[in-house]
Amino acid sequence: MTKVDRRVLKSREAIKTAVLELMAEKNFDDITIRDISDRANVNRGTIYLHYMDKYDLLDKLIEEHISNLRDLCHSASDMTFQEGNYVWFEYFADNHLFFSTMLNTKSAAYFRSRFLDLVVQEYKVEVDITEGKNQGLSEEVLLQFFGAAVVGTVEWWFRNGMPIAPRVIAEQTGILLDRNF
Amino acid sequence: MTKVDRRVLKSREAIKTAVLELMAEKNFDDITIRDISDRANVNRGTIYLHYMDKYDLLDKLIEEHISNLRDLCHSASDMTFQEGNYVWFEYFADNHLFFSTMLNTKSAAYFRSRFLDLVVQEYKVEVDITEGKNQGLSEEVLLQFFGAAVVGTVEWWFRNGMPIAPRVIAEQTGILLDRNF
DNA sequence: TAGGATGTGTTGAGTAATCCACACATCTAG
DNA sequence: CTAGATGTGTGGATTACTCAACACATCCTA
Repeated sequence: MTKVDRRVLKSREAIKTAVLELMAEKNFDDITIRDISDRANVNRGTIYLHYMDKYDLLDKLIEEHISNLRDLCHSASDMTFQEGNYVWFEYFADNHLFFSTMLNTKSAAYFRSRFLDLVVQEYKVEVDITEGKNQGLSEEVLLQFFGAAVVGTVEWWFRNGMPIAPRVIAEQTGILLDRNF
Repeated sequence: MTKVDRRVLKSREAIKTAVLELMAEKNFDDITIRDISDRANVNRGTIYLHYMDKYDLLDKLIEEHISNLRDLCHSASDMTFQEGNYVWFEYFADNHLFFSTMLNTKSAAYFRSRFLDLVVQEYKVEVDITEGKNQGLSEEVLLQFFGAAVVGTVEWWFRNGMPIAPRVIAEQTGILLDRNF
């Protein structure tokens, strides 16, 4: 991990936060590059030093979090769903601005599907339809079923302002998953 | 007013906020330049681009606010004490990090006297001992008396976490001043 | 008392960000 | 339709910041 100049970290952070704040206020398509640079208190040109355009910016933002979640998944591969979920929900809470924006605004349906893909993909390693309680079921159905369940639960959680502690919701969804996989 | 590069504004802002946060945590003498640069997320050398040392930094910080208060005073010279006080207490509230730090920490007695000087100096224009209710009184005593009163009230206000709205405390101290000057 | 750790203030080279300007696109109102 | 306003993406010159290194001071402790 080669060191990154603190100036680029600060610029990127300011830009990403700005875009999230703006997305909470209006539709993504209505956000201009100048809006973002103003909010981030950064020169307009600086945005182009890091991103092609605002769509590239949104992509990179989403991809970064998806990637982090995947890493968390793999570093927690030996845990139960309960324990693993706890790590995820902690991450959700730490980045609530991103997730609540992404799961609340209608324009961010793209993120929802990227997120669902990740969940299904990661659960695929865990599921076993050759024996046990899921013998005879379709793997695809099983994954889509519980993938949608988890994503929907996370959505609900953010839509309602994270009404219960990360640890608690992680535990409860973990119980449901451990019971079924 | 020549335009200042947005980078210097951001650096100065980060440095000033950092020093105030640190002063709320420990004695000024125990704060190192490295503490400040770490907290401000700025290179250590950057601090020396703007300030001679940490004492110069504190001086400039104080001087800036004293100067702003003086400007507010003069732009409100045609108001009653009530109205003028409101402008001041609004400024206090907007910069509560600075004032509550400066008036709470014991190491900042210097600011208190700079502040008192300003108040006395500005009230000097308003007071009239040649006629009216204050005829025969010593101007110096009068100024020190009500200067200390106002500074002490502001201190109390911050020490107790700004328990009443700026508008209200401004009004009440304004009544007391209008009644006496 | 010697030496390791930590802080200070300064230097120089390199780089990211700034600012301003440009050409061009889109949109809206008169 | 045209003119003005607003947004986009790019360019070049300049500047502020970064990073690593230095010599020196102070402090603590073994």
